[in-house]
Amino acid sequence: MEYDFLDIEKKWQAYWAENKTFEVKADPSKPKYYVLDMFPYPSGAGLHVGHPLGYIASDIYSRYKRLKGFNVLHPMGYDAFGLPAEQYAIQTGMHPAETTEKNIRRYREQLDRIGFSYDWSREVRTCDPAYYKWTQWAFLQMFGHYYDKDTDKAQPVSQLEEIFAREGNAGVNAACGDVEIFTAEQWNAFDEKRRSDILMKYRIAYQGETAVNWCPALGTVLANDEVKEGLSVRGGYPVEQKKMKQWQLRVSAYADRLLRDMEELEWTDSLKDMQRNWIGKSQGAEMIFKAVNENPASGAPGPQEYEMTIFTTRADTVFGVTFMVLAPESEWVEKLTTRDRKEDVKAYLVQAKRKTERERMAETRKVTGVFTGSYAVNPFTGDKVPVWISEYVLAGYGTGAIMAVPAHDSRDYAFAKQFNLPIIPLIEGCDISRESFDAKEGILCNSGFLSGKTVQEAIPAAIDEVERLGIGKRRINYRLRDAIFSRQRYWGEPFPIYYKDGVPLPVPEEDLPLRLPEVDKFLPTEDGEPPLGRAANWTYKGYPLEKSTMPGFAGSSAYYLRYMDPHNDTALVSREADLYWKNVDLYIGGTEHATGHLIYSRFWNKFLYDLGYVTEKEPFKKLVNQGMIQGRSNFVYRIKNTNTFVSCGLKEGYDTTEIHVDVNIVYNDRLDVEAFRKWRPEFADAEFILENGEYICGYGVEKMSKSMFNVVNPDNICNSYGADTLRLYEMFLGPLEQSKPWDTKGIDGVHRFLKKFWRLFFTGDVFGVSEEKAGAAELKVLHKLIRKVDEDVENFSFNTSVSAFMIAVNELQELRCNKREILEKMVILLSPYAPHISEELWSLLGHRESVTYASFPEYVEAYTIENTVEYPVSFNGKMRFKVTLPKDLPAGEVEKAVLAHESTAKYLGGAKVRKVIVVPSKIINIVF
RNA sequence: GCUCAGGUGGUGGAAUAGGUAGACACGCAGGACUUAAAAUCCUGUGGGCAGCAAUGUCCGUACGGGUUCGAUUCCCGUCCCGAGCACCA
Repeated sequence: MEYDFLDIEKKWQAYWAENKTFEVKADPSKPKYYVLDMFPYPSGAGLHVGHPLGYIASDIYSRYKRLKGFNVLHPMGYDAFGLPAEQYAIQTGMHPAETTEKNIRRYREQLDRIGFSYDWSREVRTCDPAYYKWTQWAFLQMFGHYYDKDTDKAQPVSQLEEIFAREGNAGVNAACGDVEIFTAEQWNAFDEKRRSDILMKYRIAYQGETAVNWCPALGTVLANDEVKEGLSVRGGYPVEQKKMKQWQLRVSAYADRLLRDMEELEWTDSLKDMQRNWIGKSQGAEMIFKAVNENPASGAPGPQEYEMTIFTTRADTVFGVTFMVLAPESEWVEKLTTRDRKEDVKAYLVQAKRKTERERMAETRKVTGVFTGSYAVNPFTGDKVPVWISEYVLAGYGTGAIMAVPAHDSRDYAFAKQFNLPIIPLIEGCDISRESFDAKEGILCNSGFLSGKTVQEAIPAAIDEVERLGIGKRRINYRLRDAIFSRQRYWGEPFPIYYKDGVPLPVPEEDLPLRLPEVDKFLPTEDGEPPLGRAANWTYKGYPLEKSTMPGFAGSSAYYLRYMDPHNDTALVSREADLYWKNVDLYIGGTEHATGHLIYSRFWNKFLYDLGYVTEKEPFKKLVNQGMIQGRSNFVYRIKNTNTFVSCGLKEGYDTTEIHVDVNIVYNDRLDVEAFRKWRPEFADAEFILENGEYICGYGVEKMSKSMFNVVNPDNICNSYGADTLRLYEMFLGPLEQSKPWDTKGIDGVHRFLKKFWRLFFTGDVFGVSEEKAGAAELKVLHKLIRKVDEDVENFSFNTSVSAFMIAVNELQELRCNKREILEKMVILLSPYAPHISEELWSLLGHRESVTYASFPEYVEAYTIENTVEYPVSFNGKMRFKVTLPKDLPAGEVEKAVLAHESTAKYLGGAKVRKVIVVPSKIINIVF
């Protein structure tokens, strides 16, 4: 009987759906295991062969865990809010909900063909009101809480109000914006608007004015991780800096916990590094410099004295400060500009502001700046140093002002050289004639009381002195900024916030979800308001509602919790479900979320943890990043100004243009010339210069995309080879974590393997296995395989275990093995990888239940532990082979056993042994 | 510039608490079956040299050093590719 994969796969997919084979319930009698894929954004293009890579790996792991007796939660859903659907809506007028629905249906069809073991009864969609109710709910919780640094957790704002009313805010140690100190009496006298403004600076979800990434083409602000190289990640439009009032999440309050708790996670070092980098903890000191403006441009009477605060990690270098620098956006700019410098400063600010983020980057390291006219005083030396303004100082980090030490900071050095400012070396023997000496090492000189100390000693000593003088204190700064949470877009979660006399108020929980309203167009309104400004009656109890919507990461931040209890309409996740499923044991997805989703999700989880809604500190215990599958593009070479194409091997000597050709009309780099002529009208009368009667295409590795004509659709693979072959081949392609090009031509190998495996169960056309006991050779094949596959799956080394299956089947074929004892176990072992063929064979073997829950452990245990040690054996100093001996052999016995071993005897071939040496590192050297 | 990961046949890739490099697969070449094709099966396949041949022998894991009886694996330096961050004081 032929291996009819189309029939078999259809049959078993229907069987799984009918029997709800993969639906799970919390079951305290079994250990739980939660395997999660990063849910996809359902784009209009559908899935290509690269998308399912991670899903296949997680599916194999899920099925494998089921065999081992775990209760496996393996859900799937859609990250369905987002820009592409909305952009499409703007162009076509089609409602994003409609296109999204259509795309989801297409995704589901494609996913179903690959035979995944998802529990679809738990599907979530972020754009479903029943789902986003809980996104809005979480936002309201954040709105209703502040971060208390003393208890190091989120606390209710109501508690803060009580403290303010009782004792003012002087004793409150919270993560907050700039607030003035007030007493209880003052607080009690403030009006409602004033109180609201103050509380806003404490809330974890707060509204605040900051410089944001504004993307004019998309008409919205973007978070830092949504911008790459000054362009929007979605669409690639230019982004500029703009000051705007926006909703933000106080992620920075959690910076230290996000850093600390990473230690216990089983994530790759490189991913942890990326997060560490993004959080960017740096220890240093905040220090006050007195600055005097003799003749203020504002017209105020001079001299005006100010105290300027800066942040530095190099307090040891204060003796080398020769100037100060302010960010162009700094509040000190206005205060310190003198009358005679006014025009120059103004001109500089204007041109700095006009530049987009991209332009600023294009001019990397081009030094610009302007002098304010004022001077500051070096607190250690008493010297007067000029205060400058420059773009290289960022408003958003530290205090937006720095002390410049040109001798030991390369940016300050470049600036000093440009504007001829003095440079004072502070490290003994350092050469600063060409560049600064940035390393934190060496012995200090020219540094008063710090001279003679090493840098490592001097840093704390200098800070101690600063603290003693009362001009500063130790401080830790983070690079991690609060997340901008508003988007001026339509297709996202509406904020459950309305405004009463300008005071933002929460829509009460019982009125959630606050549904996205209908609008006539998806563009901003004529007066520049977000699209929700077009909605008729976008009000709550007569008061206007917030018009921006939440960003993409809002809906994806807690979806893993919702899968645990997806139909609960009284809680995001019930206590029982949370206690049973806890958190994600294995999370598989791409690295592109390292600094976005994976930070936000961890933050979101920690916040809910503080409030007692979840019991785990971290959402994702183990994380594996699958690599990208790239496209393998094919090229043809057209001789310039002709319609003649020359085969790749002969193209030297011709002046040719390289043209992408659809990979679907190329087989093993050979062009189907007839199909090519039909492909495009302009190629209808194409001529070819062939080599050996064939047209050979060139190839290259690129991103898989429509425009490169290198997209391979998994549906086509399923049609011609079957889902089991696709699954095996995707794993066989290479290590999971590695990026690699897709090349369909290798697929025959794994397909052949499945056919061989199938044939082991048949004699001619008749299915039949032998009930005879297996021999030693057959058992050895099986045991080797069990051990290898067990090891490989646990290490996510799926590619080598596919090889192991191939070797085993080749060996069994050679042994003409058709014993049930062997083959039945092979079926179980293979079922996570190739579930359809395994189900079919399992049922042919007479089983009535699905192979999904067959018992695997009893087969494994016996063979995974081996009580042996390998001894490398060398002859006359040259390593030859290893012999395997029992573990607990006494030292003297080892030599005897080695000499008695069949491999040794064979190698020596009767030669007389003169000496056997056992070297301490377990080498056995035989001299003859 | 900083951080991380990597460089092995024609191709994808095996093998690292240091131990016979190139498993497995693709491709290619030859053969069997077939009127023919598909499918299937068998043989060969890193390079050089010697040999009719079995085989022998030398060179080979980006490059140059080092440690070691022994290095693809460990250490130092150089080159190259990839990813992330990018004036973070």
